[in-house]
Amino acid sequence: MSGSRAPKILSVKDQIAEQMRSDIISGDLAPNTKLNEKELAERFGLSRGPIRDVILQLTKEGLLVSKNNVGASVNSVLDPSLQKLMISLRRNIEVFAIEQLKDKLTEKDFGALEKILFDLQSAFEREDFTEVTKIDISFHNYLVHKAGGDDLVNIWYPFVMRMRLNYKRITSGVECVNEHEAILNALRAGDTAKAVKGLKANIR
Amino acid sequence: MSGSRAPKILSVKDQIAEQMRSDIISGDLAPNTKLNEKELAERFGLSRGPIRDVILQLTKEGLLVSKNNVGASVNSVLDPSLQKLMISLRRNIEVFAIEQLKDKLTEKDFGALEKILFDLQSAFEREDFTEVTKIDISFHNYLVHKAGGDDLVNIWYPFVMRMRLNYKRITSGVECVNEHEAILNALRAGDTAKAVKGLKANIR
DNA sequence: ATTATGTTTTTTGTAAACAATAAAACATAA
DNA sequence: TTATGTTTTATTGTTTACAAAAAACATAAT
Repeated sequence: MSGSRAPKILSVKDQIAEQMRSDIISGDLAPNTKLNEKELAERFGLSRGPIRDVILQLTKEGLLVSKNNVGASVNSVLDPSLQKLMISLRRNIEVFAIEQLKDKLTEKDFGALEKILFDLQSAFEREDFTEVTKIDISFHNYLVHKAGGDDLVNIWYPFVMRMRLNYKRITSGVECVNEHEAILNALRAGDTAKAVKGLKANIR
Repeated sequence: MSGSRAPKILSVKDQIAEQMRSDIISGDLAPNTKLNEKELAERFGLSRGPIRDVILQLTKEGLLVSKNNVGASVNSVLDPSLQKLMISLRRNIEVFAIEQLKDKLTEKDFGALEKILFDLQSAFEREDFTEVTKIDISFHNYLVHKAGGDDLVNIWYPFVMRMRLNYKRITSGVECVNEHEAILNALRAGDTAKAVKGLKANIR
C-alpha cells in the first residue's frame, strides 16, 4: 500500500455543490438571493442538468429553498428557537459519535485529525476563512463518519450547514484551533467526558 | 373565502417521490434493491430527468444510497445504536414542537388533527397499512410544521423515513389510534407534560 | 391615476439524443 | 481451472431542444 493517502475524487456535481456551499456560507450569495439556472450553468461551464441536481441537493441540505416553477433561492437564517434546537441536536449527534469512538480510534486516526488541525492553523494564518470553515467541518466530519459512516454523516450534515448559515461572524483564530486541540487531546487520553465537554464548548 | 379547503396540488416529482417512498416502506422495494432509471421512467411514463431528481431527493432523505456512475439502491436498515440515536433525535424534535405549540393550537388545528385520526382509524379498518403509515406520519407532520414550518419539517422528515425503513411490521391497530388520541387529548387540555409523555410512548 | 386584462419575454420543467463510464460476457494464457 | 485481458453491453452522466409556467411589460377601461 502506498504511503500517501489516495486523493479524494469528487464528481463534477460534488465540486459545484462545494463551491456553492462556500458562496452561500461566505455570504457571497446573500439570503433570499434568487438563483438562475442558466447563469449558474454558464458560470460553471456546464449545462442546466447537473446544476439542477446540485440545486436539489443543496435544497435538501437546507441551504436553498425551492418553489415549483419558480426556482431556488438562498435560505434565510433560522429563528432563534430553531437555531437553539439545531445546536442541541447537533451536539447530541457528535456526543454520540464520541461515545461510540471510545477505544476505537487508531494511531492513524489521530494522525489524520492532527493533520486537519495543522491545516486549520495554516488556513487561519493565511486568513482564508472560507477554508477555515471547511476544515473545521472536516474535523467534526471525520469523527462523525468514523462513528456512524455515511448514514450518520448524512443526517448530521444538514445541521452543520444550517448552523453555518446563521453565523455571519468568524470565531477568533487561536480560540478555534485550541478548542479542537482540546477535543483531540481528550480523545487521545481516552477521556470521553472531557472530550464531550470540549465538544459542547465548541458547538454553539 | 370558500368553505372547502384548497386541495393540495402536488408536482409530478412529488407524487413520484411519494409513490417510491411507499414502495420502499411497504417493502415492495427491498433493501439493497438496485434501481434502474430507465425502468422507473417507463413505469411512471416520464423521461429519466424527473426520475433522477426524485432519486436524488430520496437519497438525501436516506431512503436510497447512490454511487457515482453506478446508480442508486434501497438503503439497508440502520444498526441498532444508530437507530436508537435516531429515535432520540426525533423525540427531541417533536417534544420541541409540542412545547412551542403550548397555547398556540386553535380550534381549527384540533379539528384537522381529529380528522387525521378519523382517517387513521378508517385506514386501519380497510387494512390499508401503507395508508396507515402515511396518515400516522401526517399527524406528526402537522404538529412539527405548525411549530417550525418547512424548516423544521425538512430536518425532521429524514428521521421519520429512516426509522420507518427499520420497521418491517405495523404496530397493532387500536394501539396506534389510541396513542395518537392520547396525545391529542393532552394537547387539547393544554397539558404539555402529558402530551410529551404520550409522544415518547408513541415514538419508538 | 389605477386597476384589469392581454401579450411578450424570461425561466423553469420535461423529453430525447449523445457521450462516458462501469459492469458483464467472453476469450486467452498460465 | 484460475487469472488476466479484451470486447461487448448496459447504465449512468451530460447536453440540447422543446413545452409549460411565471414574470414583466404594455395596453385599455374605469
